[in-house]
Amino acid sequence: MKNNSYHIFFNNLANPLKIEIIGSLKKTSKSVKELVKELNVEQSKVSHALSALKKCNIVNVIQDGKKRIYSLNKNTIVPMLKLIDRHSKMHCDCKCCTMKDCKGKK
Amino acid sequence: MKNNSYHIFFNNLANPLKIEIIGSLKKTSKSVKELVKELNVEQSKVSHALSALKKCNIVNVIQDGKKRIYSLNKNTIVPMLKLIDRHSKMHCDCKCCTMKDCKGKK
DNA sequence: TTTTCATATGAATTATGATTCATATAGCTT
DNA sequence: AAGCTATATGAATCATAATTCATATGAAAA
Repeated sequence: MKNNSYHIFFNNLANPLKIEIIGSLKKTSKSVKELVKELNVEQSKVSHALSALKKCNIVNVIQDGKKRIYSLNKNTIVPMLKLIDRHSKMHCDCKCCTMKDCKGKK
Repeated sequence: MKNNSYHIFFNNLANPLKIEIIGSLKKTSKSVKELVKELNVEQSKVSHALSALKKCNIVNVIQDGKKRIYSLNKNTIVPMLKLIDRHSKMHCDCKCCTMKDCKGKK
């Protein structure tokens, strides 16, 4: 990845579905179908999302018969999400989110 | 920031201009006008970008007469960009970018 | 060797974020 | 006060990413 293409990587994290997929794969590797069932989303949506995540090596994939098992490359993502959690604990109550249950001053 | 609003934070990093601003402020705090001159972009573009960055506490601002001096909140961002640099060194040559000079297999 | 199951892919549409441009605000200077 | 400077803001447009849907591929089962 070149200097000014950070945004291509981060674009993967700037998306709720992809974040959900990452969250799910953090626990255990899964097939596409398992993700589809767990997250209750359209299969092609999941496939498209996984494809983008794979382009940036955020996930890896191995084939198992007709299934493809996706796993999270935790090296980068896990510490990155930890950074954000810390950031939000310090700073956010919560100007940077749009959640309904947010008590922060907008 | 709540669990599933990571993407609002990351959206700030999924954008070349905002990344440029962050890069510039990493060195030294600057007024809007200084950023405008240095990055050679439209003033309102910079203001809009700064406003989004501020919502997530990625930057801080203080007023100095009619100027507003923006500074980078380095705690989260700097280690985060380091993570990516490491990630890209390990994994990217470079499937996750669209740069013309990229020698990676697409 | 056809059918079924798991997944991927592409094109069309839709949604979302970025840009632009005109204007507003608010501090300074005179 | 009037005018200038620095910055912000909002609405309209434009660009990009996400979604949908129909279909393709390819492995296994029958």
